[in-house]
Amino acid sequence: MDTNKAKKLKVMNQLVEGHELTTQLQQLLSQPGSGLGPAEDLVAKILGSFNNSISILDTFEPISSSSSSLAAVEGSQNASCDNDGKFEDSGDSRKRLGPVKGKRGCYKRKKRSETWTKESTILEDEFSWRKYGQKEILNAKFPRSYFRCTHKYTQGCKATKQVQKVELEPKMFSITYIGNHTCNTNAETPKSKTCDHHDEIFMDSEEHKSPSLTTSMKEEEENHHHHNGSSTENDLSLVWPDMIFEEDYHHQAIYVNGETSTSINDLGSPDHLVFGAGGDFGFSENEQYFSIFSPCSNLS
DNA sequence: CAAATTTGACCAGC
DNA sequence: GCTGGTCAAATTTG
Repeated sequence: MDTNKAKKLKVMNQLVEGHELTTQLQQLLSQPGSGLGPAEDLVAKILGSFNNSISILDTFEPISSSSSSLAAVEGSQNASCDNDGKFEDSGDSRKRLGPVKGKRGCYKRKKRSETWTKESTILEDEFSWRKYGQKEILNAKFPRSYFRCTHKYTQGCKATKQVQKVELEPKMFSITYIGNHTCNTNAETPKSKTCDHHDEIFMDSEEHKSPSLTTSMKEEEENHHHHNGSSTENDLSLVWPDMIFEEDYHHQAIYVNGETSTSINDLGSPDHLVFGAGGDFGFSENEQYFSIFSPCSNLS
């Protein structure tokens, strides 16, 4: 297996990028005329770069002897669905308070697909997704949102992704892609890039895909109820498209095919992170992502 | 009115 | 039993 080599390469790339970005930041800060916007942007990139490095290293050398079984779990793809999931009303069934009509029967929990995770401030990609769930994660401050390909039923595309804010860097999102797209997205996106980018790294800045936003870019109102006295969020929410598009896909490295992104959570210092205190997090996408921003209070 | 999102219930793995 | 992932009814949005 040459995955170790590949991971080394990724780490090297990340570190080199971090170095370059830091140099840029240094130059920016030395110039009195420049505002702090670009500098903050660079800081986000740098942090993302280092986070990615750490993530890669985390998979490169399993720290504890834990989880040697994670990769080998082939199969189990078809969970036992034998009983047709028909727990109709034959007394047993599960409690089903309320008017849940249809059988909710068995479903397959995908166990091992190709997964890769990136951290980015960009939530969009060239695919269209539909949100199908959101969960609060145990040690995470922010809920995780679950997306499936819009063409899941029309074209049988099984790709999903999970999006969660990075605790350490609230500008960033940890985006885990699960499975490859089998759908034909050419009809919707000018960019005819199929999803073959697993296990590769997007360090090439000429990649510059402008993610075709299927978003409606609606402005948020509820976003403002977090105001900590400063109204900088408004400014940034006006600015975010620029931020988004200027952020090319530099810092997107990724580790592949491991378990899901637990390592990122492990990095977290569980302190309170001030929400929008620095004026970050101003960009809010459409509302499928929007609810990610709100730190969740466990109300179970 | 169709498509997308929200949200709580359901389900499987550990 | 807990937790994360998925389903699907209800609701919202375009």
